[in-house]
Amino acid sequence: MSMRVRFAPSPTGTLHVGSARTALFNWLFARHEKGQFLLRIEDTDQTRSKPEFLKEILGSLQWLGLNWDGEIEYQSRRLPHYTAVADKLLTEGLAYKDGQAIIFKVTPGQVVSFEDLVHGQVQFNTLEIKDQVLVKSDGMPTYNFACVVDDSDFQITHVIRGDDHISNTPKQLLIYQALKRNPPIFVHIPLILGTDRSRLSKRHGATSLQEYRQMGYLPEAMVNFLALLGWSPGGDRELLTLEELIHEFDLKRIGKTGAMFDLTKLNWMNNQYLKNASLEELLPLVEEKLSEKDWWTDKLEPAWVAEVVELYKSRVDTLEDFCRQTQGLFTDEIPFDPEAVELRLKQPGVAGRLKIFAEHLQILQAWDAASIEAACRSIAEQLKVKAAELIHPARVAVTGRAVGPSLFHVLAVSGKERTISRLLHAAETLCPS
RNA sequence: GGCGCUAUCGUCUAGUGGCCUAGGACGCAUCCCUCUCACGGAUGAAACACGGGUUCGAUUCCCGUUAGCGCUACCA
Repeated sequence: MSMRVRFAPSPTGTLHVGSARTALFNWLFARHEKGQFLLRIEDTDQTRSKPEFLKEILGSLQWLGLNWDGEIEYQSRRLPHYTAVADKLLTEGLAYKDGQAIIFKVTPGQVVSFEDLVHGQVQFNTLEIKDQVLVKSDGMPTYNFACVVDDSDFQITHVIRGDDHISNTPKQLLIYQALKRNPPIFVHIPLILGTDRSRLSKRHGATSLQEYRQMGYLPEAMVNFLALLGWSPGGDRELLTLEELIHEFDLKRIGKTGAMFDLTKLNWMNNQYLKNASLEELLPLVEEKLSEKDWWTDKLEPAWVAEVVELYKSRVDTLEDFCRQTQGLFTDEIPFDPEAVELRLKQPGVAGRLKIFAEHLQILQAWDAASIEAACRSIAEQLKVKAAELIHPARVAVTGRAVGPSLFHVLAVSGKERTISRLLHAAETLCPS
């Protein structure tokens, strides 16, 4: 039998990293099993559902590369199905009316159990479960009811969802029973936690995929990171491509414990992907980022931008971080770090050295890293100072920061005119007289 | 409160009774590379919540305690 799973977001907010991980697990399972991954929109909350959220959710899924099979189903378009099923339950005496609402009767003292693929046997007593609203007074089905009808109608074989749904499961099982339909296999995956170990939410920081995308995380890194939250391929593997994830994915290897969302590790992973990404992939993303900031002009040579990217990609976590570090290259503003200025520029003798450095660079014929380095080292020798005494102040003068790539390469991409004027400007305005 | 789920380094995890003096990764520390930072390389500190069982032997199985989280809506 072919496996069928679904991802069923409700368009009442943007795509949360927890939901994205649920979608990813469903998708990986479907692709691994060569089954189907369906998309269902649970838009029965008329006041909270918004088209812009739907658009954002679909966009985020596509960004991650989680393509779905077939047409998207909308619960709001299946209203007659739900009411028909509820009416049937009504005539069979398994449900009753309360005003316009239809309520499902729960017989107390019954034990409901199911075999969860990650938790094993789970049991509930119906004593703990109240009668369940199936259809609300406004004619809309409730979550638990619509979910059962749809999963059953669309022959979903595995329901893979967050642990927070575990106590919904007996309620749904009771409905399956009343409907005389076979329930799917349930797979409850552990929640993604914030730094205080409670369920990840807005107060922990960015929670929507959209935000991570905007910060300049790569979708491959995000997928890899999310896949390893609550699942592991076994062994020591950490960096896996989408193909490898599909190949390795196995529901049996899903863990039982909640996983903290560790931004530090995500940053490391994104750096790894950034570092290994091809220019073909990176350049369009960088260009997009620069445009957003109005740092992009037609005068920028793609080859030059590529040089800058090469120079910085191993030392940035995100594209946003890339912009922070390269602001001095793309704009005329130098983001001076006060500590760097204090440490490297506000020191005796620095002004004179920077001026001499600038003068020598002025008469330099070629403008490449090797020539600049040769000039720098020969000046240092004449001045009888270490090259570092020239390098460090110059880096702060030109980039505003004490840290960054090789100075000679930075100066090479900065351009001759700009380098010299910045060196002189720093010597005159920032150094002690 | 009731019900449910969970419990290995700070974090993500490997581990399914002896291979564990518990492995990897992030982070941290030190060192190498070096003009700084990052990358890369090397080394180090760092965990089986607690108490009972079961067993020749428990991180691994069972029970309890504790703690954390989740659910307890005519939200999904």
